[in-house]
Amino acid sequence: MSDALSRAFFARSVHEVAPDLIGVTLLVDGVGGPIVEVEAYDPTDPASHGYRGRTPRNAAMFGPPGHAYVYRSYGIHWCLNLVCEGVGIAAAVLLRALEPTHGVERMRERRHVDEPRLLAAGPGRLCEALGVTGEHDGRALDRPPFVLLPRADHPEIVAAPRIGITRGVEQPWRYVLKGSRYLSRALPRA
DNA sequence: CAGTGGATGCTCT
DNA sequence: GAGCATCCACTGT
Repeated sequence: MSDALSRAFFARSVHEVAPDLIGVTLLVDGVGGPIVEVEAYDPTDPASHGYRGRTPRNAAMFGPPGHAYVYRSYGIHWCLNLVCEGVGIAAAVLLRALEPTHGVERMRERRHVDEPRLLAAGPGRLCEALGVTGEHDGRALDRPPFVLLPRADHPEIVAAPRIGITRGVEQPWRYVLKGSRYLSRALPRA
C-alpha cells in the first residue's frame, strides 16, 4: 500500500488538483474506492458557495487546504468537497462519483441498492454510501476516518461542463475518468 | 428512454 | 420567500 496524499497536494489551484484527484482512492472508515468524477469550484466562480463571501455554512471552504467541506443539498443529501488553495481562499473540489471497491457490502446496506453502478454515482449517493455527514465538515483529510491513496498510473481524463448549476455553466470544470461505468451521468456527446 | 415533480432543510435576500 | 453543486418515482412514448 502507498503513503497517503501529502498536505501540499491540496495547497494548489483547484484547476490542478481536480484532475489530479481522478484515480485517487478515497476511503472513509475503510469504505470507498477510486474517484472517477469531480468538479472544481474556484474563488471567482459565481456557481461556487464561496463566491459571495464567508458564511457559517461555507466556512470550511475558506479554511486550510486538505480538509473536508460537507454541506446539505436540497435538504436531503450530503455533498463532500476537498478544500484546496490556502486559508482565506474559497476553493474546493466536489466529489461526484467513485468506483466501489472497498467495503461494497457496507455501501449496499447504507444505500439499499445492489447494483455497484448505483452505489456511489452522484455526490449525494457517494456520501450516503461512505457514511459522510455534516459531522465530517472541516475535518482533516489525512486523519481518520479519511484515507486518500495516490493513484498508481496516470489515468485518461476528460473535461466537460458541470452538472446541476445555473451560473458558470460554460466552464468545463467537470473531470471524469474516461470510459468509467460509475459516473453520475454520461458525458455529453461531442 | 425522456420528461416532470415531490421530498425536505437550510441559507441568504 | 426563493433558491438550491440531488435523488427517486412516476408518467408517457
